[in-house]
Amino acid sequence: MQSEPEVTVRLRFAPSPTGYPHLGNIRTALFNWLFARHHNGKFILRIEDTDVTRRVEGAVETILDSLRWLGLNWDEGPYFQSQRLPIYREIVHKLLDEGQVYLCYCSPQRLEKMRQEQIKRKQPPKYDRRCRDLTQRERTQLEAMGVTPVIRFKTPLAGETTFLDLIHGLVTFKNDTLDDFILLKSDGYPTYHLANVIDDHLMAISHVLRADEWLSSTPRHVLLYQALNWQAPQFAHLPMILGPDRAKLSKRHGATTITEYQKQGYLADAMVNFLALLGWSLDDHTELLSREDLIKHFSLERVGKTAAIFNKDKLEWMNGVYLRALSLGEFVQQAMPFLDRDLPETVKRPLDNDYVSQVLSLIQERAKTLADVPQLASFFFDDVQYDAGLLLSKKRDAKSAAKAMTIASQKLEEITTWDATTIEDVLRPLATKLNLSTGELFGLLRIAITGRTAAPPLFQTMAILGKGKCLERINKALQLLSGLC
RNA sequence: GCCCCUAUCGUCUAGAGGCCUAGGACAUCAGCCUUUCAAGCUGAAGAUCAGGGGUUCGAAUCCCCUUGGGGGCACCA
Repeated sequence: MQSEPEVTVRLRFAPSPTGYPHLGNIRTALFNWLFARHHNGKFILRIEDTDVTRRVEGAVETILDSLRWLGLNWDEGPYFQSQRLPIYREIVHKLLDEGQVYLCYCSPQRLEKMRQEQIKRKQPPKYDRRCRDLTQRERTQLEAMGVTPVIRFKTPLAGETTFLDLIHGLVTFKNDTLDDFILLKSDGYPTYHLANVIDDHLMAISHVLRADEWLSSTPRHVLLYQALNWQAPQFAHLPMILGPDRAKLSKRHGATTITEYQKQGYLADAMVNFLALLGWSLDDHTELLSREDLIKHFSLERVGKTAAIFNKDKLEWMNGVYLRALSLGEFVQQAMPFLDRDLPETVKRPLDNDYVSQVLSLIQERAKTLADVPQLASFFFDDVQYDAGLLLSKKRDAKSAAKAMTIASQKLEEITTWDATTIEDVLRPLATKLNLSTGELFGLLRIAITGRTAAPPLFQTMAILGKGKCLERINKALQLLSGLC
């Protein structure tokens, strides 16, 4: 027996509710989830709401909705850091007693000015440690002036900090390039650095999978773990997802909130599959992987190091693949809300499930997203509207078009069994008789019936639409044609 | 300015010294199928593996430098 139960694997997704989650955030969540599930571990959700000023209304709900939509179920949480303030304070005060941190009374204004000057002198902007060695007297004085201090970490002045990143390997930072970062803000809230270290330890997180942007703050965290005499978790910094302009994804360039993709008609499974392939791959040819496949095969060794620009075309393609793989029943179920939402108000609700099902059997392989469905299927529900000129072509003047349609109409009228085969049996020979190519005749009818030049197969369309509607529309086309004669 | 990460087709990627005259996918183009569209199938084009030095019998793969890209340097996460 060499397989031990890996009960110690505990991963967390720790978003901050300062905005709505985008592709990059969720990709991080997905990798954490996949890693946890692969190792039969736990996936924990923690909300890092320690910035009161940047809190965004509804962000937490959107985060939860996003995870639920994609099926990234969590085992614990959500924990809220704002509810754990006493824990952070207690620990940071212990550090204060030990002299590993110190009170800093510098005003934000002074710090800002200091930074400006450093930048002007082409120096790296770093806190100048003015308060690091204050005497008790000086402290009392400042305190008396009513200055609320922050607590800073006493970063070692020399030496270096090295840690093993599971994706990047060993990474080393010289300690003198780090400054004395703030642990506790003057409003009593911890900074990210403090809270994430404490919580990851207290929540027994075994692996921290987060975006690459955190790599440079990891030495601070490592130093903190050392100061607290705690064992640091394993780190793995994931490649970032960049916008089309190659810059970090942000609201600025329309970093779409993940739930927006749901509204745009993407399937959760397709999204998960697609996201998994942004920075991870199974081999040199597998593109389509089910959730189970992903869990089974996911590993950090196969996570890449280079940032990726997300390719919407490929997402669309993949969504189409997933859409087509659905059973008709599932497709109907998924598409129904979109029909409800986007079909013109004049279309009677509720939509008839049977009819919708027939219609969608023709739409399914033509839709790339569920949001395409109403538009692709609209003529099945609503009257057709088109430019009469469409009925004409180089080889087809108004007169011959009218003639063709009149005869077609008569022939169709005679049909008693209204199904696709019968309709085809009637119309196909008619083309020859009228000395038209099948394309010509069917194209003409297609416009009359659907109002467009590109539509699902004509005979099936007509069969579903029903005899009455078809004849009615041919009639309408005839009227339009008479106006052109 | 300093620090860190990184570098294979337009994009996502395979490649862990010889299997690579670099493979797959999306997108693009062409053909087939066909009543249009879509789907499907076939094929094409597309990467001097950023550049330059090494190491080696042999490098996309290892090392160094340069360059490019990204990230970080807040009482934001």
